[in-house]
Amino acid sequence: MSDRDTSLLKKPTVNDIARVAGVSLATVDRVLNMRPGVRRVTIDKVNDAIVQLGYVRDTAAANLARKRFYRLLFVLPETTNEFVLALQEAITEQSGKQHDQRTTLAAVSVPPFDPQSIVDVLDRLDPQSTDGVALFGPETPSVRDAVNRARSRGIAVVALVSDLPSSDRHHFVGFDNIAAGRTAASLMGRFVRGPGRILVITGSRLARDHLERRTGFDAVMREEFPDLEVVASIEGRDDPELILNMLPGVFDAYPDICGIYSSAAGNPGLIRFLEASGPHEGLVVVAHELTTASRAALASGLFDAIISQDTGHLVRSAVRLLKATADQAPFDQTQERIRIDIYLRENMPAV
Amino acid sequence: MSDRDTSLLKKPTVNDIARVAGVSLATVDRVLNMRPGVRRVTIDKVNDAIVQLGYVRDTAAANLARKRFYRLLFVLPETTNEFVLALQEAITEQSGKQHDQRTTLAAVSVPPFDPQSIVDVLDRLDPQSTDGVALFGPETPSVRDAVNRARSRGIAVVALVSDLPSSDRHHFVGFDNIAAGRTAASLMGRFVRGPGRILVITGSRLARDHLERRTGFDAVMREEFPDLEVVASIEGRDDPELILNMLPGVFDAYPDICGIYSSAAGNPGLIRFLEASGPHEGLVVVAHELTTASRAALASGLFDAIISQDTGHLVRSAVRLLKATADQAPFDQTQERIRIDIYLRENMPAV
DNA sequence: TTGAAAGCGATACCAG
DNA sequence: CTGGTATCGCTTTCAA
Repeated sequence: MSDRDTSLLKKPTVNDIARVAGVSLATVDRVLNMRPGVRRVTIDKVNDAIVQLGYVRDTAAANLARKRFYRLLFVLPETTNEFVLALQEAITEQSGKQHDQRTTLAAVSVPPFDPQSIVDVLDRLDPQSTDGVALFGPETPSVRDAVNRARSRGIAVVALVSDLPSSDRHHFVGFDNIAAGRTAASLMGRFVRGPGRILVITGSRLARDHLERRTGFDAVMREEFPDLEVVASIEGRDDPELILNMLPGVFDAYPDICGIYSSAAGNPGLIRFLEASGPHEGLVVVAHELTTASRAALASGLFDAIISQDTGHLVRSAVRLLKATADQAPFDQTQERIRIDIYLRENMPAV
Repeated sequence: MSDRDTSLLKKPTVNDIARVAGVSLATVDRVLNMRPGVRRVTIDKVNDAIVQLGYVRDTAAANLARKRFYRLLFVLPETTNEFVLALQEAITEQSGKQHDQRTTLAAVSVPPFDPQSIVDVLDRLDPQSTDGVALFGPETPSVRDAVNRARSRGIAVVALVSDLPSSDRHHFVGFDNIAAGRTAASLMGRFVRGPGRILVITGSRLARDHLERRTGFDAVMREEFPDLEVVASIEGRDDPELILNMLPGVFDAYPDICGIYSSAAGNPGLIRFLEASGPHEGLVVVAHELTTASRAALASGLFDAIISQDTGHLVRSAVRLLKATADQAPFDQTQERIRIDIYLRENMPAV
């Protein structure tokens, strides 16, 4: 039996710093929070004491004294697709649970694929009333600029689901969509029996996440499963009706389709088509996001696998990241990494 | 653009309760913490005020005043297998990060498959110095009793990785091992081409988690892939050397093995065997737990899939659960559900 | 430029 | 049984 050391139990406080540095509490606080009006020498004295004692601030006590409330905003596309709805639900759910952690969550919806309205929202944001924003939207130069403006006003911003790599010092809450596409291809290639064509249903050409999934998918299909031909994809715009209407034509043109990769939203359209067009022996379907509809399809065997990102995790992670950024505090890298979840019927979580 | 309401920003405090109920702070505290020495009528007055105001206690402030420190202990089997090592690392890592959350983590190792030493550890635990215990160990009547004794002394206990369903009011931090076995079988059945036999490597007959995986695996193989015969499993006791020594005999006896399900630890032994015995065209290997060794095997193509539970998540979840239990506070069900992670080469997380 | 003192929300000790 | 009050670690006026 081996005990592991748990290091020093008593943590140094601001009082200890004040004593060691020979200054008052107020001065320690000024240095700690980088407030002006302290002489260089005094600053140094305090900082020395801080490192010497190995001080780390008690955020809880600080927030108590400060009566701090984190006011966070989620900006989502105004669509009714399953994934965004699930995200909204997760936000609502967390909203309740976060309230006693001095955190309030709000959400606004903006017209999809409309950079200007995102810019408008961001530019209207007041640092007095908003501490951080999680943004799920397209990557355009104007959005990037608005993000940077918001940041320079002191508002923390993270990209949600779809990355905004062009903005500086950014955090991204979501998974690697190229890898997600590669994962889908790997499952597709291994599940499919015999020859045939693979159909890809994408969302929009404007959505970076959709493009990346497609890129990853195509790469693996080409490299590892050259016998399977990927036919030109259809652009479903996340719209079930549109998808439902397009599919019959595609199946007429390519009767030998043996696999479908539904890489965006709009799965209910695909499901209705599959149900209506009778049993498809040997057809492998890989889709994205675990929702009520896709879960049922997986359970019934209509879908074979689902690539998913946990919406609860996305929201909690965005919240933690925004709070940490607002406080300029560090965060747990590994905890914030969003996994590329693979669900088969067998490991699908209950509810 | 639609704003969502974020409910009342100002939370009621103990002072509000005292004012509304017409009593002192001290009395409010007595009622809140169910301390004795308060008249029935007074209790009711206070409770009325509490519900009327919709009061929820500020845990941070309470912990500050109380100078509370959560002292948590992890009890792990004293083995050197990869998974337990990864768990230990995760504990050490969290230990550092939890320190500023008024939480210290310690770990003890006990001889594996030895219920008595677990009982000894549990019985020696002093509620004065330990608030909660996360226990990874075999399920036996004596362990269950010791767990219940610890609980009645006021120590919170959760089962880790392997469930202890026979104890009362228990929490389990880990995934459904039957479902994990089913998931492995589903992947195996779909990945394998052509006929042949499937070999299962188990750990110990005493470990509930191992048994459950085996049960789930066999069920799905029988139901859905009756063409594939599962040959009698070998019991590797999580020991790489033992596994390495047993495998040649098994392959001699069954030259047509086309799939291996490594359901416990000891993967390095399997890996060495596979590397030494030359390329195995078409052999599908599904193993458990993402570790340095298994990750490399997945990357090189030696393994085809890995079923895993996130050790970081396990530890964080155990910590949150133990703290909540110690405080008799509620917790976020969905956040504490441990997923059955499936990793292919394509979605394996970096590092 | 610096310090003293009053709180933040909750707990706990000591009187009465 | 009940109330007053110091305290926890930190922030924030208000003076000096």
